[in-house]
Amino acid sequence: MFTVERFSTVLKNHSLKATPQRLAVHEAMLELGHASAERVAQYVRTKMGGNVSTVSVYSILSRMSELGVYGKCLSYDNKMYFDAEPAAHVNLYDTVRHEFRDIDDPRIIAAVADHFKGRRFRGFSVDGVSIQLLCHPTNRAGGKLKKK
Amino acid sequence: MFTVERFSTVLKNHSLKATPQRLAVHEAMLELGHASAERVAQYVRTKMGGNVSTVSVYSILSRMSELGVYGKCLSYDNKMYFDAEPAAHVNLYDTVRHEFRDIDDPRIIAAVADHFKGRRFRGFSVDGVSIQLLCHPTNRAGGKLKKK
DNA sequence: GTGATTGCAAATTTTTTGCAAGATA
DNA sequence: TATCTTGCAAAAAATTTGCAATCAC
Repeated sequence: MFTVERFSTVLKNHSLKATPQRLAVHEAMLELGHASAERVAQYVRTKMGGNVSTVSVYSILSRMSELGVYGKCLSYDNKMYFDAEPAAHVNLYDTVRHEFRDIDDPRIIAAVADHFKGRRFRGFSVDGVSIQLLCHPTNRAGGKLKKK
Repeated sequence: MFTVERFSTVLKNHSLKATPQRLAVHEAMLELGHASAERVAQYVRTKMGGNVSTVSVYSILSRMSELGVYGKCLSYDNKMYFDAEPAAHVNLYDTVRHEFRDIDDPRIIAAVADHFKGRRFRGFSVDGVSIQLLCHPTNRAGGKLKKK
């Protein structure tokens, strides 16, 4: 999570202007945690009384995520979600509410890190992890996780 | 992975017709492993000499995944991907090639299963797991997995 | 034959791009 | 002031829907 100060520093370091839109988008992201561009735009306009077009939000989120300020969430509903937390962690994706939640479990991260220790994939190293879990309303009894 | 026989059985059990399109789509999925609707349609048309419209492939993949024949892959490129393997397992998503690969590591699955043992999320139980990992070309040195 | 399925055309939804007007440093 | 940024309009891309022709059972 980038504080507003750190966010501003990133802007400065890359000679990007600190426009009200950019600052509002970042405040919205800190508030929302995980969000799509449309959701951020709506939040800024309705909850923050700010002016921002959806197109600009797309551009801002996309650019800032390239600079490592945001992470991207893998989504099931064909929408692009951004994560206020760019570092490796675990996300739970709720297939009913179509929203993300953070899961704090160092053991899962450790297991993944363990798996990739020293490994390379055709010249690329793994530097990001996003674990998505599904929860269905239909299967209340089970919750079993069978291995393939 | 559903064999062609098992696939046909599912069709029968649900009173669905065994059309050449459905069978071709399933054979393509078994061949491709992970694929988008467009990719399956192309594969059927070019590599299998079959006739199928992209619209039908969407419908077939979507319907069969609801019946548990396919899994869905979480994607970063705003396209819907389907997985020939519906059971819980680990996918590696290559952000450069935009393609998926399977990773076989029972420890990761076990760690996730462990985490959710007995837990419920607002009435829902976790019954599916899809873990997606990223590999970036820019961070060749590191590969570290820092905890949030 | 009958009801399900396919596939075209068109609508919807999400994201991207071109460009003129406006704001930041 | 000079450039970067915004945001409208329109294009692109992906998915869904309506409906008539076709096919499996």
